[in-house]
Amino acid sequence: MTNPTTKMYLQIVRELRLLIQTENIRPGGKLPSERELVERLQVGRSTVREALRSLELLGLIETKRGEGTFLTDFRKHKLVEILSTFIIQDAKTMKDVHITREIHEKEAIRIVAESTTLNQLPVWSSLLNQLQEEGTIVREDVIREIMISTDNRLSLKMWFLLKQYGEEPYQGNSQETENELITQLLTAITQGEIEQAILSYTAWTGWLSRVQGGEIT
Amino acid sequence: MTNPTTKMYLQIVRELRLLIQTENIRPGGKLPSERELVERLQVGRSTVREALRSLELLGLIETKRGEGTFLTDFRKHKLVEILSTFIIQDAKTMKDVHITREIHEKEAIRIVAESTTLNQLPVWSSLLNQLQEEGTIVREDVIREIMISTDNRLSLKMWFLLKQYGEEPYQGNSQETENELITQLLTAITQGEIEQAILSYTAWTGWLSRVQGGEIT
DNA sequence: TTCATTGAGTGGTCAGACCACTTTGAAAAA
DNA sequence: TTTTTCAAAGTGGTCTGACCACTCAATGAA
Repeated sequence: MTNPTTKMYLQIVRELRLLIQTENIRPGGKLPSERELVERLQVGRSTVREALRSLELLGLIETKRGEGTFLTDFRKHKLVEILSTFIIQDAKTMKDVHITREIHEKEAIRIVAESTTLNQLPVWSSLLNQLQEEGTIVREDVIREIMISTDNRLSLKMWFLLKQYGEEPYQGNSQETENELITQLLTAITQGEIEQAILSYTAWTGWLSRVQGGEIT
Repeated sequence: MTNPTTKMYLQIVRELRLLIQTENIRPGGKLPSERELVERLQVGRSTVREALRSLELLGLIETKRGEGTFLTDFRKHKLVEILSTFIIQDAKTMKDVHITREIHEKEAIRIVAESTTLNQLPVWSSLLNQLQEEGTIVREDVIREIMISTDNRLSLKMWFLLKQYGEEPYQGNSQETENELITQLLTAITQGEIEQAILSYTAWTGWLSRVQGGEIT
């Protein structure tokens, strides 16, 4: 096998998908035994097992010692199909990182705005004051305060890493527009207006990414 | 191996996480070679490889023939670090894991319900049909379809890992109540009623987080 | 110094061997 | 006959050892 374009066990993952289709194996149905797959696919048993273990960790199949391997009780043909394609391509990651970071930010805003305890924290006024007095504020600082307030360290950590990766250069042009949107966001939070806060955030963020030329497909 | 509580390769996945943590292996860093792992963990090489293959399919590690095995660089979806640093399983952490998973789930629901393309996918009807015919459905299967539909692979991976990590038995409401809520959720999605979908979701699965440990600490 | 080569290290794959467990069917017992 | 017992076949779980293909760096020759 010189310069294997695709690793063997991935090949087998595909073969299995095909096999499931052509033989119309239903969710909960039984797959051929490992030894039979070895014969049919003409590969070693360990290779077959590597493919099966991956699928098992993904929750696509279940194995029962002494019985066999089964399709997880659900109609997954769709899942398998999607997985096979999502294993290959890898150019969309940037977009995913960006979107995922926004997921965490938006949810944090919702949580803060919704909680009467959190949306009354003095930090929001402080930020507004700072914006008034200094005429500028760093986006990251605002969001960080919001993320911290929710007290979810895991989400905070994820956000931090996502931000680090995204590492989009901050451009402080059109200061007035940005200040206006930040003010809207913070005000909405303190008044518990969840949807308004999200709208402001979206406008702010969307505006930012547009400025940064990050047009997303 | 009598009555293996957990399969060996899953054990190794855990060992690897520990190893990554204790040895502070950074994203992009190199893991011990397969043969070294065999010695250190006292298992067969094929078992080690089964664990590695599953992690590779998840995109957590990369292998390069002739070079070694590496933690996937974060510029390509590296939440390994997140999880490795989050091995600590104190109560707060588990709660964070739970909440964070819900963040991803809720946002996915929003995205799907909002998109006229996504909320018209035939899969929702299929799920409803299955629920009708079989009278039951697995929570995870429904959520997984939703997560996949959003086509955010990073979020999908995070969700998957969070799910594995949380690994909490779901003791839901009565079957009828649950079926009703699922139907509500799926119906709301197909009709593009975002807030209704979120409400159904919260009612369906959110009560658990409310019950365990009170609102936000 | 520069370049070519070789050998050690590493992942990829295969074959065969046991083990533990489940199912099944034939023999033994009733 | 019917019921019980249990041994064999089938299956996943794991280990061992053997090659192969590839990468890299040390070695040695030009």
